[in-house]
Amino acid sequence: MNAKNVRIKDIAQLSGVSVGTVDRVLHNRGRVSEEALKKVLTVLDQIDYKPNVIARTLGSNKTYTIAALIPDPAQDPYWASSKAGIDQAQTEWLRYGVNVVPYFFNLYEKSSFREVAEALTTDNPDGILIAPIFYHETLPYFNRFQSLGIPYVLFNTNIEQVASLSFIGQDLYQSGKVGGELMQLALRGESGVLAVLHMNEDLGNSVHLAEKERGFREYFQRTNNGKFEIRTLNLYNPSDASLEEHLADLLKEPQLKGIFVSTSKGTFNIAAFLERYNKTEVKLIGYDMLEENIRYMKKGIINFLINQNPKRQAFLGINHLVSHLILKKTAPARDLLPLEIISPENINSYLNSGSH
Amino acid sequence: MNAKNVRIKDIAQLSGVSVGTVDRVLHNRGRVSEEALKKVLTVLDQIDYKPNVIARTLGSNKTYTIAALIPDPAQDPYWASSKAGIDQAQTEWLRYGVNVVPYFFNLYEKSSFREVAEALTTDNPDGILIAPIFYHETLPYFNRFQSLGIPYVLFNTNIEQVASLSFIGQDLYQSGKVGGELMQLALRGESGVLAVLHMNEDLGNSVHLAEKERGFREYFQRTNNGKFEIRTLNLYNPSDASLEEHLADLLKEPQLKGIFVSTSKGTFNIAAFLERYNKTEVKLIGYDMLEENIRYMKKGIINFLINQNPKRQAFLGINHLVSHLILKKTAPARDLLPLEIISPENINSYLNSGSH
DNA sequence: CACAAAATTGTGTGCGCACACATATATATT
DNA sequence: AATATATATGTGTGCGCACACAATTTTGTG
Repeated sequence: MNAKNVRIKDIAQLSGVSVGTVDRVLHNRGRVSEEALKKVLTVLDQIDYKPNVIARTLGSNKTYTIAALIPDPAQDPYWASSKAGIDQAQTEWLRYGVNVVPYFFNLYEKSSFREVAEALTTDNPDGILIAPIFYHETLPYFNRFQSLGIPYVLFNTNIEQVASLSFIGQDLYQSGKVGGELMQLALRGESGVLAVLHMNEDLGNSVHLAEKERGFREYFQRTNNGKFEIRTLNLYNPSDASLEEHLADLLKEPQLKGIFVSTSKGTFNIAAFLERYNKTEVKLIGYDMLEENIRYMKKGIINFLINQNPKRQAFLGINHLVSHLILKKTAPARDLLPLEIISPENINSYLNSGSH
Repeated sequence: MNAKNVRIKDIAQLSGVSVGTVDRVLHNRGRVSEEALKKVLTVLDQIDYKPNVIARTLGSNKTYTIAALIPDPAQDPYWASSKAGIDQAQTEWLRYGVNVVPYFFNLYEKSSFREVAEALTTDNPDGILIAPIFYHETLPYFNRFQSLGIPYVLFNTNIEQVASLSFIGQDLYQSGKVGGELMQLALRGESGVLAVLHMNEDLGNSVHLAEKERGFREYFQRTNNGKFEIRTLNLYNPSDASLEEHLADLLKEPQLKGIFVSTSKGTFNIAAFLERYNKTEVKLIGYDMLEENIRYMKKGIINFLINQNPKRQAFLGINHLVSHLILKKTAPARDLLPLEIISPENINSYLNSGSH
């Protein structure tokens, strides 16, 4: 009941070697005979040794630097949320000698990404959290990180078959299905035309948004065989003048009943648009609890939001790196966060909950 | 940037006394001359001393015992979830010398509560987590805890104007409104008769369930002026034979379109009932991701669940106590968790997310 | 003034760990 | 066989703090 935690000393005693040997085994420092190794390992196998982090950080007196590579938070409130998660992790881990250094790149310029990634690499951090939104530009760095022996964690966007420590994000396909479900609910049995809208900077990234669309369409295919016509609209540059044109075009459709927007920034842009054109009866489902989205939801223009929890994603990413570095724990290969449904009635409960 | 922190040793040197004296001043342990006190205080005044929490917890090597007082988890899967949160906290904090001791009382017997609470008090823990579901029986103990100087945290059920360290739970009124919103969505514009169903052991506790009902009714009153007739059904004893009778009565109503159940245990009980009577077209909205509820949701019998996150509530409760005891941090007076909406499409994402 | 008692102050130890270094044992070289 | 060398193992120290206890100074008493 009142079991004290196992100490290195205890393991040493149980396996009949000295603490130094146990230490070497625990840290894979080599210089241990087969025999001693086996003895220690069998003991470790039987008991669940959890190092005392307190003592470890105090004893080693080491400080870790974790680099976080994300788009400039000033350019997009979504990434500002991510930044908030990074800051939270920084405060949390500061006392354990962990320093989190953010690196921002321009969301619209791949060259900026390369520059910043270069700077990050030369700074030689102990761990890296990265949002790999530029697929082709990011790939070579993974190899560099790996050959430098720096563990890295992906978040927001997954890139399969990369030797990352772990990925933190959501199941995009399922996310689209939730979008479909919510749309169905919001429509209350009506039928007509639906639109899936992608508003995105990088074409490479659109592969991921397509996953959401696939889920969305799948939901209707499975449940509503053909009662809806679903159209896709790609708007790559939010500052483009043709954007207005395209959207106005869409609104001309009298049977348009709902719009599913695959990005958070796109969501409030469309909301603003619907408000301007007085088309607020069109159901709008989008992503994330950005300030603007919250406002439009409270106004009744956005019907549902799916929360991707960018803050939490970044926070957990740093956490995984820290546990890897300090606790030597293996992070789960993929940590898929729940698809949180935000509605007008529960949004305040999300805003007010501090520990979230 | 990398400025070394001031240590007790440094303060001692600066004020020309020994570390022991500084230590005594810092902890108000007395046994310090006026003169020495003044010297140390002036130095402390000039310097911003932040004790190294790491070293403190390691050095004091104190062990804390936290008592958790909850209903017997064997009697209700809801409380089994709470127990899981307590266990999780125990594992998390064990290595820091925190021991969490659970105390279970019989959900159906107030005398059992008193007995167990008595036993807990005599064990004199350093902190207490308590689910105060028996209002009148719990009150006197708060005074005892306070006079004994033991900090206590409430969860699940709030009791205002009590000197608890903090409360962890949800806004019940708002929770009912979310229930109303979900019901409205599930009904897709239909109208008819709705039922609010309370299945509960203790009458005192029903005050809190009434809050949910108030929210539920308020939602319909505000949005649907009179399109629905809402009936209330109180079923106090789940093992009662009249239960079956009452429910069968309810199902006789041909216009019955939906049931909102205010408790998690009640939810799967009603689901089983609807299944048995082949009334699965009646919309069912209830609480919590208990195994049984998950099953009925996947079968399509439960339409929505509102997640009260009992596991997380208990876990956070212990956490608050620990931060108070070890880190000397002040916990928020009330930590209201988000009202999570669980639907058939997002339930798996909740089940699979490990870090939740 | 001598001594005891009380008040004050300083020193030492351990918390659990990492890491440097000293010691001991096995293997290779001449 | 005697040394040199590599390998294996054990011991000691410090991280910053809390706390017990020893050493010192002050005060009280006959």
